[in-house]
Amino acid sequence: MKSNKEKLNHAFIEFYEKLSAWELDIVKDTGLSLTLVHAVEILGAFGAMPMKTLADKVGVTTGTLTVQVDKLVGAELVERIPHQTDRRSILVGLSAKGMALFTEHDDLHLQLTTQLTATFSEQEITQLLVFFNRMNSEF
Amino acid sequence: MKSNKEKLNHAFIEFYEKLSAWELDIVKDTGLSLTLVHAVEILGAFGAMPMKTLADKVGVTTGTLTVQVDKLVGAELVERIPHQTDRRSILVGLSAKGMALFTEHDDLHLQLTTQLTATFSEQEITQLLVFFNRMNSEF
DNA sequence: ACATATAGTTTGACAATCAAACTATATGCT
DNA sequence: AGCATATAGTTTGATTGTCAAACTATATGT
Repeated sequence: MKSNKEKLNHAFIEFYEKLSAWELDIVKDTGLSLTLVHAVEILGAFGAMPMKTLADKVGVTTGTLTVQVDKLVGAELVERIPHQTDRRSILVGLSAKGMALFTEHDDLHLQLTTQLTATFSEQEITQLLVFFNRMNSEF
Repeated sequence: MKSNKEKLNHAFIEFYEKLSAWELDIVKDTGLSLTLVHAVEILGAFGAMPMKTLADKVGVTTGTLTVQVDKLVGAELVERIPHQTDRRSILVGLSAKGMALFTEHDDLHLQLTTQLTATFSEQEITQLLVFFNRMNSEF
């Protein structure tokens, strides 16, 4: 007999798998690659950050990211901003156009969230939010 | 002021981003590509399935998957099993070795789940499991 | 039985990725 | 201060992943 923690583990994995598949579908419609949309999503969620930090979050080397950010700059979705104190470093941040794309994407996420929690009461949503915040802080 | 549902939406995204980054780290250690580990994970979670179904879940075309499954077969992680009634179709399933890799990977997931829910009581884990099952069924 | 649809493979072109070499700047040590 | 070492980002060359389209084989519908 599986423990509830094991069941929860598999529920996490199922949730993650389904979210990944959903994200892939969405990304296909944009015409951009998964990496590019992922970068926009991260920059929208966390704000401007150095190349190295973004590369770690996206999961590629800085060499790869340089090429990808070149494309995003070409598409006018992000901007390279010189770091104020460290002249080696460059901050990558969303442009107005990039922010618009992020907002649009974020809205799709909200629609999904609405769908997933359609049967949840206000109180249950609040409870779930507390749970998620606790888990996210343990990562 | 953001509603709790909007906050929950961003908590989902944060959770997803962190899980993705964790998965990338794990995958790097295996020497296999993300797609390959992803395929093993899906086959372990859902059991053997046709190429087309697996391709959709992984998020690649069947052409790409053919090449990747060739590699997995070469590494003796999966097997191609003829479909019993449809002779066009081929089921892809984990071999004993592939199942062992999946179990190992699944155990790492369980360790992460344990970490994330370290501060949760038994009752809270049960409650969270109920929430996740409800969400997963709404996908 | 014939047209059409579907499952999977193969092929050729293209895009993404990495490791390593390189430039520029920062940091630490003596 | 000066020199060695570390770090941030870019560039390059080779490799791998990916797709679209053509192809084979089998199934389905009329």
